[in-house]
Amino acid sequence: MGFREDVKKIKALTDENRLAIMLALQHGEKCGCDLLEELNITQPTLSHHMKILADSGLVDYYKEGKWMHYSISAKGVQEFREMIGSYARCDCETDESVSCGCKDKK
Amino acid sequence: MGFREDVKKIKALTDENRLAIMLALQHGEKCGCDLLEELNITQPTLSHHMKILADSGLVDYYKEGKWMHYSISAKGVQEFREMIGSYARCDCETDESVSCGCKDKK
DNA sequence: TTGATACATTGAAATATATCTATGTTTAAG
DNA sequence: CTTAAACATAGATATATTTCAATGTATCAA
Repeated sequence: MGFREDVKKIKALTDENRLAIMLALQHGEKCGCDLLEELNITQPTLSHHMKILADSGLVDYYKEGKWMHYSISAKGVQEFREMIGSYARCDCETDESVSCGCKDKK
Repeated sequence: MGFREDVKKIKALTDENRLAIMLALQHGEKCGCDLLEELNITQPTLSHHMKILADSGLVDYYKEGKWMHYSISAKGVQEFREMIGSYARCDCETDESVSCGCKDKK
Protein backbone atom coordinates (compact mmCIF):
# COMPACT_ATOMS: atom_id res chain seq x y z
CA MET A 1 0.00 0.00 0.00
CA GLY A 2 1.21 3.50 -0.63
CA PHE A 3 1.13 4.76 2.92
CA ARG A 4 4.56 6.29 2.67
CA GLU A 5 3.58 8.75 -0.04
CA ASP A 6 0.38 9.68 1.79
CA VAL A 7 2.26 10.24 5.04
CA LYS A 8 4.65 12.54 3.20
CA LYS A 9 1.77 14.61 1.85
CA ILE A 10 0.01 14.86 5.20
CA LYS A 11 3.28 15.96 6.83
CA ALA A 12 3.13 19.03 4.63
CA LEU A 13 0.53 20.37 7.06
CA THR A 14 2.17 19.33 10.33
CA ASP A 15 4.04 22.52 11.01
CA GLU A 16 2.70 25.77 12.42
CA ASN A 17 4.54 27.90 9.90
CA ARG A 18 3.25 25.87 6.96
CA LEU A 19 -0.32 26.18 8.23
CA ALA A 20 0.22 29.93 8.48
CA ILE A 21 1.53 29.93 4.91
CA MET A 22 -1.57 28.09 3.68
CA LEU A 23 -3.75 30.75 5.31
CA ALA A 24 -1.58 33.53 3.93
CA LEU A 25 -2.13 32.18 0.41
CA GLN A 26 -5.87 31.81 0.93
CA HIS A 27 -6.71 35.07 -0.76
CA GLY A 28 -4.38 34.81 -3.70
CA GLU A 29 -0.87 34.42 -4.95
CA LYS A 30 2.12 35.81 -3.08
CA CYS A 31 5.88 35.85 -3.57
CA GLY A 32 8.39 34.53 -1.06
CA CYS A 33 9.39 38.00 0.06
CA ASP A 34 5.77 38.81 0.91
CA LEU A 35 5.47 35.64 2.97
CA LEU A 36 8.76 36.41 4.70
CA GLU A 37 7.30 39.63 6.11
CA GLU A 38 4.32 37.82 7.62
CA LEU A 39 6.17 34.89 9.21
CA ASN A 40 8.80 35.39 11.87
CA ILE A 41 11.29 33.04 10.25
CA THR A 42 14.47 33.45 8.22
CA GLN A 43 14.59 33.22 4.43
CA PRO A 44 16.25 29.79 4.31
CA THR A 45 13.58 28.44 6.64
CA LEU A 46 10.84 29.80 4.40
CA SER A 47 12.57 28.25 1.40
CA HIS A 48 12.60 24.92 3.22
CA HIS A 49 8.88 25.10 4.01
CA MET A 50 7.88 26.19 0.51
CA LYS A 51 9.73 23.23 -0.96
CA ILE A 52 7.77 20.87 1.29
CA LEU A 53 4.45 22.50 0.45
CA ALA A 54 5.25 22.48 -3.28
CA ASP A 55 6.34 18.84 -3.19
CA SER A 56 3.08 17.91 -1.50
CA GLY A 57 1.14 19.38 -4.40
CA LEU A 58 -0.84 21.72 -2.16
CA VAL A 59 0.99 24.77 -3.49
CA ASP A 60 1.74 25.78 -7.07
CA TYR A 61 4.55 28.11 -8.05
CA TYR A 62 6.25 29.76 -10.97
CA LYS A 63 9.31 31.92 -11.33
CA GLU A 64 9.09 35.42 -12.73
CA GLY A 65 12.38 37.28 -12.83
CA LYS A 66 13.76 37.24 -9.32
CA TRP A 67 10.47 36.28 -7.76
CA MET A 68 8.89 32.96 -6.91
CA HIS A 69 5.12 33.22 -7.00
CA TYR A 70 3.22 30.81 -4.78
CA SER A 71 -0.47 29.95 -4.74
CA ILE A 72 -2.85 27.32 -3.48
CA SER A 73 -3.29 24.49 -5.96
CA ALA A 74 -7.00 23.79 -6.32
CA LYS A 75 -6.24 20.44 -7.90
CA GLY A 76 -3.70 19.58 -5.20
CA VAL A 77 -6.09 20.59 -2.45
CA GLN A 78 -8.87 18.45 -3.90
CA GLU A 79 -6.62 15.41 -4.23
CA PHE A 80 -5.27 16.00 -0.74
CA ARG A 81 -8.74 16.13 0.79
CA GLU A 82 -9.81 13.01 -1.06
CA MET A 83 -6.71 11.21 0.22
CA ILE A 84 -7.40 12.35 3.79
CA GLY A 85 -10.98 11.21 3.35
CA SER A 86 -9.86 7.71 2.48
CA TYR A 87 -8.45 7.35 5.99
CA ALA A 88 -10.54 9.78 8.06
CA ARG A 89 -13.93 8.44 7.20
CA CYS A 90 -16.68 6.31 8.66
CA ASP A 91 -18.32 3.65 6.55
CA CYS A 92 -21.47 3.87 8.63
CA GLU A 93 -22.41 6.85 6.53
CA THR A 94 -22.99 4.80 3.41
CA ASP A 95 -22.86 1.16 4.46
CA GLU A 96 -25.64 -0.15 6.66
CA SER A 97 -23.87 -3.47 7.21
CA VAL A 98 -21.01 -2.12 9.28
CA SER A 99 -21.27 -1.76 13.03
CA CYS A 100 -18.68 0.64 14.31
CA GLY A 101 -21.25 2.50 16.40
CA CYS A 102 -20.75 5.84 14.71
CA LYS A 103 -24.47 6.53 14.46
CA ASP A 104 -24.86 6.29 18.22
CA LYS A 105 -22.42 9.12 18.74
CA LYS A 106 -24.09 11.70 16.54
CA MET B 1 -4.00 31.35 16.51
CA GLY B 2 -4.36 27.75 17.53
CA PHE B 3 -1.99 26.24 15.03
CA ARG B 4 -0.28 24.12 17.64
CA GLU B 5 -3.38 22.13 18.49
CA ASP B 6 -4.22 21.64 14.82
CA VAL B 7 -0.69 20.47 14.03
CA LYS B 8 -0.97 17.94 16.84
CA LYS B 9 -4.19 16.55 15.40
CA ILE B 10 -2.86 16.35 11.86
CA LYS B 11 0.23 14.53 13.14
CA ALA B 12 -2.10 11.74 14.21
CA LEU B 13 -2.19 10.70 10.55
CA THR B 14 1.49 11.15 9.70
CA ASP B 15 2.62 7.63 10.39
CA GLU B 16 2.23 4.58 8.18
CA ASN B 17 1.12 2.37 11.04
CA ARG B 18 -1.51 4.83 12.18
CA LEU B 19 -2.90 5.07 8.65
CA ALA B 20 -3.05 1.27 8.56
CA ILE B 21 -4.89 1.33 11.89
CA MET B 22 -7.46 3.80 10.54
CA LEU B 23 -8.11 1.47 7.61
CA ALA B 24 -8.27 -1.55 9.89
CA LEU B 25 -11.01 0.17 11.92
CA GLN B 26 -12.93 1.19 8.81
CA HIS B 27 -15.33 -1.73 9.01
CA GLY B 28 -16.02 -1.66 12.69
CA GLU B 29 -14.65 -1.82 16.19
CA LYS B 30 -11.58 -3.89 17.08
CA CYS B 31 -9.57 -4.60 20.20
CA GLY B 32 -5.85 -3.97 20.55
CA CYS B 33 -5.00 -7.64 20.25
CA ASP B 34 -6.81 -7.83 16.90
CA LEU B 35 -4.88 -4.83 15.62
CA LEU B 36 -1.63 -6.35 16.87
CA GLU B 37 -2.10 -9.32 14.57
CA GLU B 38 -2.55 -7.14 11.51
CA LEU B 39 0.36 -4.75 12.09
CA ASN B 40 3.94 -5.91 12.26
CA ILE B 41 4.73 -3.93 15.39
CA THR B 42 5.18 -4.77 19.07
CA GLN B 43 2.48 -4.26 21.69
CA PRO B 44 4.10 -1.19 23.29
CA THR B 45 4.35 0.42 19.87
CA LEU B 46 0.67 -0.22 19.19
CA SER B 47 -0.18 1.23 22.60
CA HIS B 48 1.80 4.32 21.70
CA HIS B 49 0.00 4.77 18.39
CA MET B 50 -3.45 4.17 19.85
CA LYS B 51 -2.84 6.84 22.44
CA ILE B 52 -1.96 9.34 19.72
CA LEU B 53 -5.04 8.43 17.64
CA ALA B 54 -7.28 8.60 20.70
CA ASP B 55 -5.85 11.96 21.77
CA SER B 56 -6.51 13.33 18.30
CA GLY B 57 -10.19 12.49 18.65
CA LEU B 58 -10.21 10.38 15.48
CA VAL B 59 -10.57 7.17 17.46
CA ASP B 60 -12.98 6.32 20.28
CA TYR B 61 -12.34 3.61 22.83
CA TYR B 62 -13.74 1.89 25.87
CA LYS B 63 -12.44 -0.75 28.21
CA GLU B 64 -14.26 -4.04 28.67
CA GLY B 65 -12.58 -6.45 31.04
CA LYS B 66 -9.07 -6.99 29.75
CA TRP B 67 -9.85 -5.55 26.35
CA MET B 68 -9.62 -2.06 24.91
CA HIS B 69 -12.12 -1.59 22.10
CA TYR B 70 -11.24 0.93 19.45
CA SER B 71 -13.40 2.45 16.74
CA ILE B 72 -13.48 5.38 14.35
CA SER B 73 -15.12 8.44 15.90
CA ALA B 74 -17.60 9.85 13.40
CA LYS B 75 -17.68 13.12 15.31
CA GLY B 76 -13.89 13.26 15.52
CA VAL B 77 -13.53 12.49 11.84
CA GLN B 78 -16.00 15.21 10.89
CA GLU B 79 -14.26 17.82 13.04
CA PHE B 80 -10.89 16.69 11.71
CA ARG B 81 -11.97 17.08 8.11
CA GLU B 82 -13.45 20.49 8.77
CA MET B 83 -10.20 21.56 10.41
CA ILE B 84 -8.17 20.29 7.46
CA GLY B 85 -10.57 22.09 5.15
CA SER B 86 -9.85 25.40 6.85
CA TYR B 87 -6.25 25.18 5.62
CA ALA B 88 -6.48 23.00 2.50
CA ARG B 89 -9.04 25.00 0.62
CA CYS B 90 -9.32 27.45 -2.21
CA ASP B 91 -11.48 30.54 -1.84
CA CYS B 92 -11.97 30.72 -5.58
CA GLU B 93 -14.65 28.09 -5.18
CA THR B 94 -17.02 30.42 -3.38
CA ASP B 95 -15.54 33.89 -3.61
CA GLU B 96 -15.40 35.54 -7.03
CA SER B 97 -13.34 38.45 -5.73
CA VAL B 98 -10.19 36.47 -5.07
CA SER B 99 -7.60 35.92 -7.75
CA CYS B 100 -5.39 32.99 -6.88
CA GLY B 101 -5.74 31.50 -10.34
CA CYS B 102 -7.26 28.25 -9.21
CA LYS B 103 -9.92 28.27 -11.90
CA ASP B 104 -7.30 28.30 -14.61
CA LYS B 105 -5.85 25.05 -13.38
CA LYS B 106 -9.02 22.98 -13.43
C1' DT C 1 -3.58 -17.65 45.20
C1' DT C 2 -1.29 -18.57 40.85
C1' DG C 3 -0.75 -18.03 36.21
C1' DA C 4 -1.95 -16.14 31.88
C1' DT C 5 -3.72 -12.52 28.90
C1' DA C 6 -4.33 -7.67 27.49
C1' DC C 7 -2.60 -3.45 27.88
C1' DA C 8 0.32 0.64 29.80
C1' DT C 9 4.67 2.80 31.15
C1' DT C 10 9.63 3.56 31.27
C1' DG C 11 13.97 4.24 29.34
C1' DA C 12 17.15 4.00 25.52
C1' DA C 13 18.59 4.17 20.65
C1' DA C 14 17.99 5.46 15.91
C1' DT C 15 16.05 8.49 12.80
C1' DA C 16 13.63 12.65 11.23
C1' DT C 17 12.57 17.54 11.47
C1' DA C 18 12.98 22.57 12.12
C1' DT C 19 15.91 26.18 12.43
C1' DC C 20 19.79 29.03 12.01
C1' DT C 21 24.33 31.01 9.92
C1' DA C 22 27.14 31.12 6.04
C1' DT C 23 27.45 30.91 1.33
C1' DG C 24 26.07 30.23 -3.61
C1' DT C 25 23.07 31.41 -7.73
C1' DT C 26 20.18 34.13 -10.57
C1' DT C 27 18.21 38.36 -12.13
C1' DA C 28 17.96 43.13 -12.96
C1' DA C 29 19.30 47.90 -12.27
C1' DG C 30 22.87 51.38 -12.51
C1' DC D 1 31.02 45.21 -14.57
C1' DT D 2 29.15 46.09 -9.86
C1' DT D 3 25.85 45.90 -6.76
C1' DA D 4 21.67 44.56 -4.64
C1' DA D 5 17.55 41.78 -4.22
C1' DA D 6 15.25 37.24 -4.17
C1' DC D 7 15.88 32.76 -3.50
C1' DA D 8 18.44 28.10 -2.91
C1' DT D 9 21.82 25.06 -0.77
C1' DA D 10 25.05 23.23 2.75
C1' DG D 11 26.20 22.21 7.26
C1' DA D 12 25.36 22.27 12.22
C1' DT D 13 22.44 21.99 16.28
C1' DA D 14 18.38 21.26 19.02
C1' DT D 15 14.27 18.90 19.36
C1' DA D 16 10.76 15.46 18.19
C1' DT D 17 9.39 10.92 16.82
C1' DT D 18 9.38 5.98 16.27
C1' DT D 19 10.55 1.77 17.98
C1' DC D 20 11.84 -1.88 21.03
C1' DA D 21 13.07 -4.49 25.43
C1' DA D 22 12.01 -4.56 30.08
C1' DT D 23 8.78 -4.00 33.46
C1' DG D 24 4.34 -2.76 35.73
C1' DT D 25 -0.86 -3.12 36.18
C1' DA D 26 -5.43 -5.02 35.73
C1' DT D 27 -8.52 -8.75 34.80
C1' DC D 28 -9.99 -13.34 34.77
C1' DA D 29 -9.74 -18.39 35.02
C1' DA D 30 -8.29 -22.45 37.40
